[in-house]
Amino acid sequence: MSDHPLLDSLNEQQRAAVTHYGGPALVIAGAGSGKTRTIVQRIAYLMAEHKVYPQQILAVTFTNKAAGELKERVEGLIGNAAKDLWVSTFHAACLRVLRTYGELIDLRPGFAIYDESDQLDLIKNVLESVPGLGDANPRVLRALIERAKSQLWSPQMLASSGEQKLGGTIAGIPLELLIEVYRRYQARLHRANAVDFSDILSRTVELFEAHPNTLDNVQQRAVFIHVDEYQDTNKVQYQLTRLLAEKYGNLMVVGDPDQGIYSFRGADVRNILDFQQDYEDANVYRLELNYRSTGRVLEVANAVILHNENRLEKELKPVKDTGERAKVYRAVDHRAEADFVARQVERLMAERAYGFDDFVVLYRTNVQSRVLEEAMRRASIPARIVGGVGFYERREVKDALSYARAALNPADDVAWQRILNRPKRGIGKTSLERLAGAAAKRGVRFVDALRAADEILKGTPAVARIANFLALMEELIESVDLLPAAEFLRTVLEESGYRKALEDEGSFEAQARLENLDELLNALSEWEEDGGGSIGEFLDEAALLASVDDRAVKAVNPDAPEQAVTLMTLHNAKGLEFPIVFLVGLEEELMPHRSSTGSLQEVEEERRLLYVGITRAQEELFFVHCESRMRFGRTEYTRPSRFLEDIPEGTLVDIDVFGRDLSDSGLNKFPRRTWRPPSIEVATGSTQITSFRGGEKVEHPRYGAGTVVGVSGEGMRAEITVVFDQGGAKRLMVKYSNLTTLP
DNA sequence: TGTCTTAATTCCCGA
DNA sequence: AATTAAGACA
Repeated sequence: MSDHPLLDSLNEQQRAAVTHYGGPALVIAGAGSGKTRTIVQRIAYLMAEHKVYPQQILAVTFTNKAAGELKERVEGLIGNAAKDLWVSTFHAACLRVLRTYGELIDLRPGFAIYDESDQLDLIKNVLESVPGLGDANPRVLRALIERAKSQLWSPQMLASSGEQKLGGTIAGIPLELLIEVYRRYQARLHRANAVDFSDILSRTVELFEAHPNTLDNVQQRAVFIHVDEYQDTNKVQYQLTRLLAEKYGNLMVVGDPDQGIYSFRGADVRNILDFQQDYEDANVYRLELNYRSTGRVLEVANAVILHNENRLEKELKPVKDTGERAKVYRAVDHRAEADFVARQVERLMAERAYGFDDFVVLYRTNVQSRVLEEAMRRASIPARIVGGVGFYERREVKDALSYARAALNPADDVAWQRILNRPKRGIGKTSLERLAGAAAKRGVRFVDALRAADEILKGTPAVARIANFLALMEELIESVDLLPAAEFLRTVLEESGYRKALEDEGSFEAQARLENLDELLNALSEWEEDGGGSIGEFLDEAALLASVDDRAVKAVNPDAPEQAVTLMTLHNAKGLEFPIVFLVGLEEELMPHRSSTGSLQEVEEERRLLYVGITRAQEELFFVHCESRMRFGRTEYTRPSRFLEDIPEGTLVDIDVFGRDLSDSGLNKFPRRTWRPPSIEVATGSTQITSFRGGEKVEHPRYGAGTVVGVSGEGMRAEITVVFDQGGAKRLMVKYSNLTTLP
């Protein structure tokens, strides 16, 4: 068994993992340790050596892109049989299950998938249609509902012990209101024959639990299961994995606790840390040899992550040569920062044989991308932004696709309301509100209210216009099943007058929208040529497209050259690698982000995010930060990120804009060790002002003594996070906290 | 109802 | 700075 040709090129640890056969296995795979390769070889080995059928193998990846690559690589090893593997994301896999068995849990054919903006529309709808529910911020409500759903908490469960479950922070929203909106939101989703993103997973769990035979069927297709990026799974994904693996127990999870960066959407590193308790007799394999990065890069990576207190000890060991030291550049402002990146790309390409696609610029927030893109354009460097406002979220694209949704699923209230007056047909806000109100009151679908419009809106001019609209929709409903996808959408744009309205407008913006619609039609045609399918299937795929997926990247920027510098967020960089990496915006308030400094856990997640960024680099690494930066149109002065202090002197070189070592030139180096725990000043009485600073000891009348670990906000809205000696961390409004400072 | 102007909000990460 | 919601008025 140990001399199979598939094993030849593997190191000892990889080989151990690859030859793991039955039972549960945990693979702790450091960045760049050949993780994907190990999964690929393992799948091939199962088939070649153990005669496992490809139809019995499931691999769950984080993005469609990763799934595609995995499948391709297995195909490269074992040929066409790989076509029968099931390689998919959690969401795509569950959607497939729901499309097959959904009717068992009351999901009718053609059910819709609601994205974030659909969710918000629905929540606003709920708030408006129920008088006296209050005017809470829909975005906050959505976030809280989302948080609950990612943990599989029903409204009922929140009602019984909500306060503890949400960790005491309900963001100024009464728990009762939250529960009521959540309940009504779920009811409306059900009536709309729709699921939101988290429902795709949680309703699959529901299906499996209520109808064990469906689980059994799926298990036959997943005798050997692999889950990649297991450190970023949430409760629902954990549960799904458990259910799927229950029967055969052949579960291999792969991940790296140091790269857990998705706790904001419910991911819980404990899933991977507790794997050995959950699955007794699990074999553990550790891949620590790093094939990706130079020694210098890894030195920085190891030094940074070492500062996290809550982690398994692990060190990346280089296989490559030492390489170049990482560089730091201090820019005057964000423009200078972007120009610096452009200069370095030019310099490195002139010095060595790099192509544009050897470079990536990583930032914490999407807004940072614009200045970078502009700088690249000025320097005539082709650049491609991955992520940001996705193609399928653009207004005109969503409008067009909403026609398809409405035709496929008459219950889809959000889609119907969206297209009712787009293009403008003289059915305004008032009519819409009266119709929606009537629908809510009668407990019927919005389309039913439309059909009863002559009664609801008696005597108004809207009645005739709605009749016309309904006639149009009848026609579209008939053709949606008859016409090919692209043909149908073209019909929509013509018959609805949507295209004409944009053409008549004639503005620059309308022109851009028309081009986007053409792009959508192109995408549809191309998809049909590739053997796509119905427009319903296209909608499914579009909904689940990750921003790094090739189709999404291409849709956003169809004429981007192949060779381009990549710009993306740190989150999107997970799993990728580039010879040259620029990490920009390394400032306090941005990295770590201002909203993630309230607790040690949050700061450590930010540090992991930086670690993910650093470990993307194969050869060279640049850290960049600014003295000032524009925010909300105002210039703010900044301080270097505290994370720069994690890196030992001597591993970094300060450079100027030309890439020259500042210590050679005798010019000033800037002080890196400038970060101090921030303080906060609060008026606690009419004249009295109290100041709190991170690290200070305080006392609370109820919770007792504790240590300040973070402050945020200012004035009346200032919040303070305190770790109490008894009872853990609490986030308090300073104004009401009655804290006193202890010596 | 629709359109134009002004005010408010956002800018954390994403399937 | 840029987008979106709200308000004034035809």
